[in-house]
Amino acid sequence: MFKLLTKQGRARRGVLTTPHGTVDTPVFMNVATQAAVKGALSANDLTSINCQVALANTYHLHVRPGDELIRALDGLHKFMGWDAPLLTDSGGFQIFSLASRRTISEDGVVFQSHVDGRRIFMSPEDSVRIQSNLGSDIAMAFDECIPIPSSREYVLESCNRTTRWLIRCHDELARQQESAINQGQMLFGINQGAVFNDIRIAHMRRIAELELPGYAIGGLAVGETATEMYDIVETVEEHMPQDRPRYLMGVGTPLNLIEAVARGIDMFDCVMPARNGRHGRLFTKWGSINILNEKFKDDPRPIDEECNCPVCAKPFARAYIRHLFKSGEMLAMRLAVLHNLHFYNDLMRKIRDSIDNGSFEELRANLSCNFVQGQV
RNA sequence: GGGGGAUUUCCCGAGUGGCCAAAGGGGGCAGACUGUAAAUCUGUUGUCAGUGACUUCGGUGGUUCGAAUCCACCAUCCCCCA
Repeated sequence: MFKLLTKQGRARRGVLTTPHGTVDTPVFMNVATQAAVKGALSANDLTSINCQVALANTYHLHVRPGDELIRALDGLHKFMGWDAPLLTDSGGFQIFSLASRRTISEDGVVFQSHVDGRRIFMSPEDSVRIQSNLGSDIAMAFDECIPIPSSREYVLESCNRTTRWLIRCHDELARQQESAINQGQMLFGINQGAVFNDIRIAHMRRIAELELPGYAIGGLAVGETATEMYDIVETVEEHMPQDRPRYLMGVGTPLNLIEAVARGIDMFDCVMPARNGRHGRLFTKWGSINILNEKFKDDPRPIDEECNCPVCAKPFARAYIRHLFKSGEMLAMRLAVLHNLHFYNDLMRKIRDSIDNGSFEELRANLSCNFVQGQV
């Protein structure tokens, strides 16, 4: 259930209620694909950096260790020690990211497992059944994340199939519900249409008819420019139900988040803070830095002097963190990811506060300026 | 004391007359990363002018049109025999 609290322009402030607690939106969801955040972060760490929602992946957990096993161990929440809201992505993104090892048909998708090469068939029903076994609070529809650019013909055909798949997901969830370990599990639909506005709109209108508890915009940040992405968000947003949360999948940079909130988006997820962190790029209020750069070798300052994350509050010096990276210490990645995820969660907190007190546009202007010009 | 083997650009290590400023790896420097097959990938790494020149392969001197590559001596290290 979603409750819209206030709006400033198109930016929305809301509360989403799930079986494992409420979520203040706009929110950034922290990606834990294989039931762990890469960079050696546990559920305890997520709590320490004020993460509200964790996100795990259907395809990956189905391949290993298997959703039946996780269900037998009382579900994913218990398995990974996360007692708060949990969203599972459907495997639809793997149709995109593992494009070279899958075949799509009306029935579903055959993946050649990236682990051992075995054949794995996943239908919309399979994806929902797996997500039901995992027991997440929000299950995502099994869609096809379409690459950009793609031909209009292909996008049309794919979107129509994604719509049929959505109905199959919806029906399957109803079948699973009575025996489910999470009876309150919600299904979110996903809008596709690549860069074709009319297809995006028609698709959004069609899936809105199902009156699902939430809707996502998918298939973005896959090759188009930021301007194109914002245009598509604006176009689709007009046709999304006002009283349901809107989730922009896989996005994005700090600037992307602010700009998407300004266009009415409530939920985000992105691997960027974790992956970039592991690779030494750290986010600060003034822009990002590459901690591997030689200029930081004797820098005694914390990553971000205004940050109060566990890493900056200690404080660990930039010189120390650079040393850890250079030495190949696992702690380097752990500290970097901890900081970056805190940065993202904290950015969203600031955004929420600003909408609450009517200063969102001010914050947007200030932060945008910093992120564009910033170099620490 | 005698015999054998080694010495290459920051490191390791290819290269045994021209196609060698010299493979490959490491390290260094920089860049990328957007519902995670990513602790990954890319570029660069003698100097200076930049379609060229110069210095470099333990040292010195030779042979040759031409040497990291062949010869002599010297230095250092390793192994074997005394």
